[in-house]
Amino acid sequence: MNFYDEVYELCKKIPKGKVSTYKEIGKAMNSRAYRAVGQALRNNPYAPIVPCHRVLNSKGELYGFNGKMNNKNLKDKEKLLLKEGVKVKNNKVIDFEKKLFKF
DNA sequence: CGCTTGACACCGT
DNA sequence: AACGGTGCCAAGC
Repeated sequence: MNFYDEVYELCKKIPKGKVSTYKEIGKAMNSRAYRAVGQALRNNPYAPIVPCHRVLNSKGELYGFNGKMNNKNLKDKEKLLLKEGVKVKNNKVIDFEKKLFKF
């Protein structure tokens, strides 16, 4: 189990309708490598399996999903979030702290 | 082996 | 409140 896989496993554990943060994931694996977590998700070889769109920055914002990267799928991911019950407004999650999933 | 690069976070202006 | 510098850790080159 390398670092990346660890990240993916944790992401998969995030229940539907909940979100998490890079920091939490880092803490969950006894590390402060929240940056490396970002790299793992950015690669994301398990595209549909790993719900990388449920991982946000500490402010509860979609960082690099909808504005910076121009993947069309990412647009759908926001829709997917809404469908799961996570309200997204201007790339920010409403009631983020309430929906935050801790490991 | 060492320098650079990030889907970040924290703290000081 | 917004912005910028610094620290963090793993990967790539």
